[in-house]
Amino acid sequence: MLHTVLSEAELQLCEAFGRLFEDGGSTRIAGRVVGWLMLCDPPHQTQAELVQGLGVSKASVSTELRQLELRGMVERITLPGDRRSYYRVAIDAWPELMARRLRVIDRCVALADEGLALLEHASDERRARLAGLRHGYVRLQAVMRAALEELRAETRAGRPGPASGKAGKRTVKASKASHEKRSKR
Amino acid sequence: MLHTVLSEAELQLCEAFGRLFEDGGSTRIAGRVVGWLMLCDPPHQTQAELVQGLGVSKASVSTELRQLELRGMVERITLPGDRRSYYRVAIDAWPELMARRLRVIDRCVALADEGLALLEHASDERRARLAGLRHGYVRLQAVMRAALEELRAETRAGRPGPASGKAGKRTVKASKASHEKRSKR
DNA sequence: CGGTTCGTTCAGTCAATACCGAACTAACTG
DNA sequence: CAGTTAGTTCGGTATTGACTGAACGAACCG
Repeated sequence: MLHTVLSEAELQLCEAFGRLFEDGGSTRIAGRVVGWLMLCDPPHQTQAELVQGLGVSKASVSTELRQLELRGMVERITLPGDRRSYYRVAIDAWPELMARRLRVIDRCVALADEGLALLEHASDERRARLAGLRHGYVRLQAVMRAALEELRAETRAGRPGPASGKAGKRTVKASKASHEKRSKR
Repeated sequence: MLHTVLSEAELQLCEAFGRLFEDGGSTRIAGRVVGWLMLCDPPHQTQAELVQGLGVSKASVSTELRQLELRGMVERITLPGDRRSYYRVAIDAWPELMARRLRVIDRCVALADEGLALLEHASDERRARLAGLRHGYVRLQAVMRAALEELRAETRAGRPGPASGKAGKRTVKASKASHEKRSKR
């Protein structure tokens, strides 16, 4: 056995991830990669394994992985004595993910504010429309900030790690399995 | 004065709405329409006014308005003795909007559940990844449900309306201004 | 009944971009 | 050094879908 193989059903789940990501404004392949990294065993995979397993091009995997790492959803790890990089779903992705969502909401609030500034001397009725919009977004902003704090606290608690905040790289157990030669092709 | 005209700055705000909607997976024109309806005076506008004001095609305005009405962001009203329909930003859009966001989150939770079902007999480590994903989404789901309830309560409170829940159509004050003949083209 | 206005629908155009193959760089191995 | 492997980048292709013009339908007006 040379590399992770997912069952038909698991691959279908990857596709579901793909569609979800697509709908969310990302790319299908990014979603498939995340899906794969959610299910695979071991949890860390090489680019080549993703290429093989998902049947997509090297180029796409490379690009999307970088994108995902940028967004904090995937992290790159290395193993001693291995030239390749391995990728796995980020352990502490949630706070970052939530923060990103929040930033969009912030933008909405800012937009409403800008509008209210423009209508400074306009009728109450006109201002009321924007004020209502703003109100809803502020509400959303508030609850999401709360959720973000909860998640941050949880992550800190669940991950005693070194004193330094970012909970440095954790040890990767040997897992020689994914460490083999592939002479074929 | 034949119809609403927005200032340069206000039009720029419409564009900002357009970009926001675009980024959010909707269309630029939908955003521009919402922006216009947020700022215009009177708050209700005909399709023709939107076409004129935004400089986009009749076809697009028709399509996007229907889309926006579908999503509950815009409502169509009619005036006595006027053949045209008027559109305005929906008064009670927020609960619906929030509910829609929630549905996306639900889908994510469902996806994680599906994965967990597939990995029923897999190692704890493999299940943990999906469980973590699920956990975050459930958290988000919870706070958003709370926010939704708050908003629902507010809307009910702020809008005494008829006993029937949905707070029926409210009176539209005469506003003859937007009611004139336009002989010109 | 023509003629005008309001609105929808559809087919076509155009721009954006997801994806890929191939060329390339860089690091390692013998 | 030549040869293999890992990964990035770039140019091209093909798909998608936003937007439009024009044709159409439907309701009103004389």
